[in-house]
Amino acid sequence: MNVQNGSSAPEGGKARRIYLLLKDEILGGTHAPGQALPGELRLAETHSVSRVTIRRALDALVGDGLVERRAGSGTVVRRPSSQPVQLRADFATLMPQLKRMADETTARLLSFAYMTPPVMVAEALNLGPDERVQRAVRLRLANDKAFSHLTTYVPENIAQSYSEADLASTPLFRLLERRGVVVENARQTVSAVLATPETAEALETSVGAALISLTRVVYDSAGAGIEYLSALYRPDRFQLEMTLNRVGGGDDRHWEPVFGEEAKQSAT
Amino acid sequence: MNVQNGSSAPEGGKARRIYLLLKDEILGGTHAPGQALPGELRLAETHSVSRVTIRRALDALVGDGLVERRAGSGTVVRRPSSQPVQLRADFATLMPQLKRMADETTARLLSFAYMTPPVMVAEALNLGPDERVQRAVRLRLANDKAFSHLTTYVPENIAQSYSEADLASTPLFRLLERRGVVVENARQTVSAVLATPETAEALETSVGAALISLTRVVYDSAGAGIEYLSALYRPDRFQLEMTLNRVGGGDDRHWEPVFGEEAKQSAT
DNA sequence: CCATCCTGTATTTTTTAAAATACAAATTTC
DNA sequence: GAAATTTGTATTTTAAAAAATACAGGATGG
Repeated sequence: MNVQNGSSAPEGGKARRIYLLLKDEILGGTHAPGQALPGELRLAETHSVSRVTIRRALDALVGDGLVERRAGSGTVVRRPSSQPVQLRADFATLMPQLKRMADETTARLLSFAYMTPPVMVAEALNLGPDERVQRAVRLRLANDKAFSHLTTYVPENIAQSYSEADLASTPLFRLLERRGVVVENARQTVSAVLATPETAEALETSVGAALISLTRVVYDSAGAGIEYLSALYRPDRFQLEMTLNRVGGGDDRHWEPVFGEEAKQSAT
Repeated sequence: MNVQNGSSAPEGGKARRIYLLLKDEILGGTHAPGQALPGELRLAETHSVSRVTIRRALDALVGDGLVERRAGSGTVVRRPSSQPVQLRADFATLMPQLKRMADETTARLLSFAYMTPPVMVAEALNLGPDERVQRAVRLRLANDKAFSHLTTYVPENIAQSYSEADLASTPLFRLLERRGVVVENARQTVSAVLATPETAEALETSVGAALISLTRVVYDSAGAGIEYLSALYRPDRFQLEMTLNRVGGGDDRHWEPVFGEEAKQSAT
């Protein structure tokens, strides 16, 4: 049973693995639209499986509308039918952009509770053994399509200085700064993770798909942790970009990130 | 037989999927060292499989030395035995860092050839239909452990202005600038992809594992493409970081990336 | 037009994975 | 120390996936 994504990829096996792989490559641009995929026999050899298995994987891709098969000719990557709805965010200006983005996208609260934090979070925020946190899980959508899964942890004592309603209307940092908290600096880490059953469901993707992971820890002027954010992004719907300029002269010529307005022309 | 990583995860099935998932979560910090994993029964329910299947996945993790099982007690994440050899690169200063990194790490050339470029590359570099490129695939190691898989494309006419030996000793951009090419700016995109059979083998990881993907296109002052770089990183051995500071006052208070020396104190 | 290379389709067999079950043994909790 | 929970082990059954194979039919290139 277990119909998940419209696609009929086999539940667990090699076919599924290959399906995910090919899908990943197609969405990632390894196989450009209009371009023919390697032949089934070729793929079978590359992945060390039988043609039947490759076939099952390709069937699933056809089901997703990602490829078109022409008997005798080959299997070609379909041009994205409608929306190359790629949201882009400039990495160097990530935070302000996210604020701007909040206006153009929708958020859905998936869960909200106070709890004892995961070890990871407690360490990052320098919390005592008994301190509790507020955890909120949000889903962010653009055009009714989920592209980001956000989990935020805020120490209980800080979280209580605002209400859920406040949060809906005003960015967290403004709220905090009004209450006298001095937001000082933040550390971000970008990585890659696999979609779990929960995150896959929320983001309408498959378990085992690759997701962009961004972790951010925000500190106040005293070095105490204020917020721990774990964000997951679907790479086909969201991308982190940045522009660098080569500046200086002679031996001092080097790269420098561009931020602010100049970076916003994200034309291809 | 296909022995891949020391681990004995089943080739294709659900057990493997769960193995990859748990591994990903452990390395990603979801389950901190010393912490107990959910019980086998609990995991079985979460992933909608039988305990036997969960067991197979856990067996593989034990084989990797990632977890320890204690009968009656539970399965706990092992403290990384030796090296938390996490290479870190500050994103805002990525390019200079990469240069610096080149000194502290080893590179191995996997392949080197002239060819007609993939569609993706041709488009990004604005190449004519008949223009060829030099493609080089490199593996970068730190402490004899591969952490990055690099594929670079350089238009043939540019590539011919230097030799392979030049490349080994001098950064590409220095070489080019000496030859009069004016390197102007670059655009970077960060994403996440799955490890294919080839990349998995090179990076000594499993097919289907999540990798950080960084794509960079470098342009000269005329807007012509100079280099197309596709880099894949093992998230457990390499991380992209950046620090942001909250600056300004009043309504103008906003975030700004930190770069240069200040960002280098990557103390936890 | 013929050779070749591709996908489409079908069937059978084999292998592998997963599930269901039952019970033992270690550990923790109360 | 009894109960509950957890991992360890083993066996059997069931189901699913993969492989092997064969051939038809469309497309392409000489």
